[in-house]
Amino acid sequence: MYYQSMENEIAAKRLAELGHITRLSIFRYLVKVGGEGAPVGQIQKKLDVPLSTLSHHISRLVSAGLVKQVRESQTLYCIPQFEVLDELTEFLRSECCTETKCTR
Amino acid sequence: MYYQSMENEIAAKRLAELGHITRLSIFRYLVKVGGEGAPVGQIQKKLDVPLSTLSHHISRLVSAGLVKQVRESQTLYCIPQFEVLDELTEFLRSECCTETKCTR
DNA sequence: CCGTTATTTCGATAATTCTAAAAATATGGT
DNA sequence: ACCATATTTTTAGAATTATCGAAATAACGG
Repeated sequence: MYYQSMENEIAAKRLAELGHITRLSIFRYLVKVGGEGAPVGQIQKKLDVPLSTLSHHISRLVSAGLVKQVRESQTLYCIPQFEVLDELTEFLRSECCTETKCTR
Repeated sequence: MYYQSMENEIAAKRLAELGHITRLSIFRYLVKVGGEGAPVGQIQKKLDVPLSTLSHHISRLVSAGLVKQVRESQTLYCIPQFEVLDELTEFLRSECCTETKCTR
């Protein structure tokens, strides 16, 4: 798989979505749970945020591509997108020191 | 209210500051330039943002600890804090899959 | 002390985001 | 069809953030 630089705008959007305490908590909980993800209701129990508020934040994470949702009958699983996270952290350093000779 | 660790708050703040297109551009430029950083005026020439706006954004990056400023007579150098960036990206994955057995 | 360069602070307006109740939608069981 | 469970959409006021011109501050040289 070849490396493709992420657009600045997309990266900013992803960082901004992670840059909210509730959304960061949601995302980190999903990362903690792992690749199977967790249902909205389970996240709600964990974080104790009103469902409408939670749903709003989850949909922002989804819109940024950081979380994917998969329905299983009544239950909606939220799955963290590890590749997107990796792409994002890579992006932050992607041109590191290209104007100097350091090797950070 | 759910428990919000200090770490979480700090990380959210840092992510939020990076999650703005102008600030992300500033930060990435500094990362690109490397450890010596760049003066405000040089960033201004590069990004073509009004100085008052630029100054505002830089001070937010500074307040998040992502950038340090060092004055050299009239010139203020902005220096990217690589350790803080590393800490931040590490934090996002720090509890990865601890509830399952995967090894991402 | 005056002029120049470098950068920040102030202030006012515009735009976006946050929160959560209430209403709506989706799915499945009886 | 009706009821229960799961989650989203709508809505609206409050709060925060963004922008940038103008005025202010800082550091230096002459």
